Amino acid sequence: MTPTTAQRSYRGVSASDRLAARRAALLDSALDVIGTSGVHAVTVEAVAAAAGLTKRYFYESFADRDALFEALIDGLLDTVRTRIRAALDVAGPGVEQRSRATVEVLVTFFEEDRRQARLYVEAPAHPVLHARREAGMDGYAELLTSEVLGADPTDPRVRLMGLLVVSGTTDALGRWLAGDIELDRAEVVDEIARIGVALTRR
Amino acid sequence: MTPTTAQRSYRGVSASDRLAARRAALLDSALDVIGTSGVHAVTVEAVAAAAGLTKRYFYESFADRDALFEALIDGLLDTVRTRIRAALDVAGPGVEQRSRATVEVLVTFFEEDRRQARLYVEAPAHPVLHARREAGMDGYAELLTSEVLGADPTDPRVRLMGLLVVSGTTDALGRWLAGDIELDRAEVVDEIARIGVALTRR
DNA sequence: TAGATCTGGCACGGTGGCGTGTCAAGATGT
DNA sequence: ACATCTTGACACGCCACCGTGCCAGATCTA
Repeated sequence: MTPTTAQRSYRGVSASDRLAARRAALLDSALDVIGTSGVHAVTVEAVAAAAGLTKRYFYESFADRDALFEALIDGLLDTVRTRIRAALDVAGPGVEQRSRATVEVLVTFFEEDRRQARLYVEAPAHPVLHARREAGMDGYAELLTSEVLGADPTDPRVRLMGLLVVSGTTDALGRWLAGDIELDRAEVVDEIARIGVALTRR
Repeated sequence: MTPTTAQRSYRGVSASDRLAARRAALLDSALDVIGTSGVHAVTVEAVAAAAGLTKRYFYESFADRDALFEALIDGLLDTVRTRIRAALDVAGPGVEQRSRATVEVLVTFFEEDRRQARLYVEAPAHPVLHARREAGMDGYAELLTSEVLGADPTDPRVRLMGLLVVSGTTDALGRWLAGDIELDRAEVVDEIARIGVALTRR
């Protein structure tokens, strides 16, 4: 185990730092490719080339294409989850405030990084991405129903509603980002947050 | 144009009937492949083999793989739209009744033919399917908001809501069909219809 | 029965991506 | 300066699928 060969620093950077930098560059370039040409264009060579590297280094950081996809989607889901949690920590107790805070996070995140938005939208295209996305949505649905709407997330009916809203929201947001809906940012946040609130009244 | 060579009947079937039968068999087999192995497994040879034909006949009916996908998704979208329209024609005037009637159609259709459900769920995997699915959702959103909820489908806010509900509903239904939600059929219809109703109250 | 059509099967050549392997040239440090 | 590590580049075999082309045999019509 551990390098059987010696490790040197190169251009003043240690071996592990270089590796980490390459891995980061690959991840970032993969997002660039997705943003520019879509998930289907994510090939080993395309990503490596975009990162200014060669295939050799791709396989240094990832076992295969699926491993890259896993890292990408996990990163996205984790970031969003973390940000939502943080926003809810400082948000007031009212359903409306909490609903709005949650939607704000989503809109901001996807608006800031369209590449990730496209990754999310096109996730169903790839089995690995699809599976992780579904698992992620389960998590968001639970978060939404329990922490925002104040419902019981173990109730199957609540779960169904949560999944419907989460999936619908992200899809609708995707359409908005694509310019298919003529609303400004504030109106979108407002409208989606309102939907969340409306559903808590049975 | 038109066949420069003569056409014969074969095994008692006219040339055009044979061609139509082969085309139908290809479409049906394509759905079988989707139901069994998913959209990604839809290759020219796989579909032709499943239909008991060879590639030769695939290209007789479809210019390429994309043409097959177009025919499949258009068939699905048209069928559902037609059925929803028919159900709304006989449904009462109340929002609740109309909402329920619409959801009934969706649940019945996808329950009856899981192959089509899978086609719909996995549609984002392929550019052609993805584009048609989006266009179809626009249509359903308009249908839903105007004919069921009695709202103005040209209002961008209404459009956003419509898209959110349509997309959320079909996604959630997909999860239910996959066995991920522990509700029986009646409960699912009930819950989704209720969501539609809840959203009409601003 | 002869001649034409129809059918299934198969063999190509082309494309595109995967994952591995090899190599020479540059950088390092001793 | 010299062995060793590091890097980029590229070549290779492999596989899957595409779309086309060709053929021998079955089936029809006259």
